[in-house]
Amino acid sequence: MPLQPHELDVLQSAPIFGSLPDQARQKLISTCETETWTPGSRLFRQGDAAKSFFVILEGWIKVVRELPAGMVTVIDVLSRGNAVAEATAVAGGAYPASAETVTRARTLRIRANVIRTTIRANPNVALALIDSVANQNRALIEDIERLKSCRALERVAGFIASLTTTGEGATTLRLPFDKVLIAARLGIQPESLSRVFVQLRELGIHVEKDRVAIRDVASLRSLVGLRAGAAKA
Amino acid sequence: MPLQPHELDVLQSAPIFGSLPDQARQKLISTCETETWTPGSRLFRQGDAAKSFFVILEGWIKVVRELPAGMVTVIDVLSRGNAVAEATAVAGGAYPASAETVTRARTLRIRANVIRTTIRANPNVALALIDSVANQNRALIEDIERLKSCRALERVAGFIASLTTTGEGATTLRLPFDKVLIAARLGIQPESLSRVFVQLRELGIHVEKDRVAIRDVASLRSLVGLRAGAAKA
DNA sequence: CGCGGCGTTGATCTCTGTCAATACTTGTGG
DNA sequence: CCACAAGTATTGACAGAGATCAACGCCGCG
Repeated sequence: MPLQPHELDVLQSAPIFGSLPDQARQKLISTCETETWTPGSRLFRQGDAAKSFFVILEGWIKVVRELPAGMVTVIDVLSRGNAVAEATAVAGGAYPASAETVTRARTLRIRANVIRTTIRANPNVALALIDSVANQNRALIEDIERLKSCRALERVAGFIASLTTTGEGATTLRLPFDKVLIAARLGIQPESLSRVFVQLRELGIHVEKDRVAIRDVASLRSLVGLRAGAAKA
Repeated sequence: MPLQPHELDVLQSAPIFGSLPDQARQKLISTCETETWTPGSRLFRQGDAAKSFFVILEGWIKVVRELPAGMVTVIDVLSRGNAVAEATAVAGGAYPASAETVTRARTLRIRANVIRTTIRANPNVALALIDSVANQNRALIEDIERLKSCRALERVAGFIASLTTTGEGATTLRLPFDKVLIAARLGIQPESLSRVFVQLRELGIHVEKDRVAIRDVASLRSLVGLRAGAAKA
């Protein structure tokens, strides 16, 4: 299936192409193929030679890291507009993690040698890419911060808060994927997630199936990062 | 103090300049200043506009993330040859974390507009930079994996294992910085680190002051990532 | 219809954080 | 040069968060 018109819109507003002039973006895209994936497909496997990276056109894709022993850790769950493994593909080593579709998904595949050639011809592409990677880096740092200094309830609160752009007052939203995956994404067990949802009920956040009703977004945000002992510099 | 000869060697083997021809590297370096820092100095503060990045010539520098409430999380501790905040500086947003010297330190400061100009003139600089950031990304991903799926003992074992290049057999090494900082780096409390060291004693790893004696490196490495319940894909 | 995965709840256990006490080290100032 | 203060390190006792184990209802799907 070729690139759909609305998918072009997705690419236009994709962070990785954000600072790129229309012409350069279109030229690059025109050399790429789209792919359609069924749920549970592997885009690539940790350790494989990174010859491509992907931009998600549609669907949800999880990035997972696998230990030799077989344990799997969810690093991130991405969707429409996000790039996957862009830095690694350009750098050219092995993928540091695997990527697997959670839902049906569509992606644009960008080959490493194509992007490298493009960079050499137009350094602005490199700047766009670095911008994208810097953002990814920030996201990873924030995850580490939350893992190190927030407890389960705070991490869940932060996750829910990140799902809405509403500034204050009441709002409702839907959980973007199932609770097993949410739990893995947040680094807790599904049972613990259930219990946290119960605790959140008393704080004005009601979760029913995949529906979340929030009494006051501002108070939700204030939950994040409030701990008893604040370490010193 | 100008750039010292042995510091030039450091830069030559710095990952961020790794894939760069000598001439390009020297040209870039010649436009930069070095700085000398006393212990506890701030290179930059989280939220500041990122106008420079740094390459460490000497000493240890910690990257910390600060929550509004005042809590501080150690993201990473870097030393000679490492670059700090390179992606952010090029992208041009706000620093996502602060950087602070742990020891006396020397750095090369590379200004954002200089590196951007250099990239436009020589796209290979961009590729070197992306390579560096991809590695940093991998390191962050591995940290997240360890935080999510390893317990304190395994994280400490992994940390010690990362300090040696020895393949197998016995070896000794020194802890690179104090135990409070090691604990923070690993996301545990100093008290817990002490107890883990005691447990490790029975596994052939003896820690005395900053000296670590390892009976068998291979068995140390095998400690990392072995957990009871291995999750399925 | 029955199976398998999801989700919840309960009981228990274990790890690690917290609090407290103490020894050791280091650096500063009298 | 010694005394004292502050930071580092270790150990013990305890508490609490979350993992683990188990059981069960629910739903979608072959």
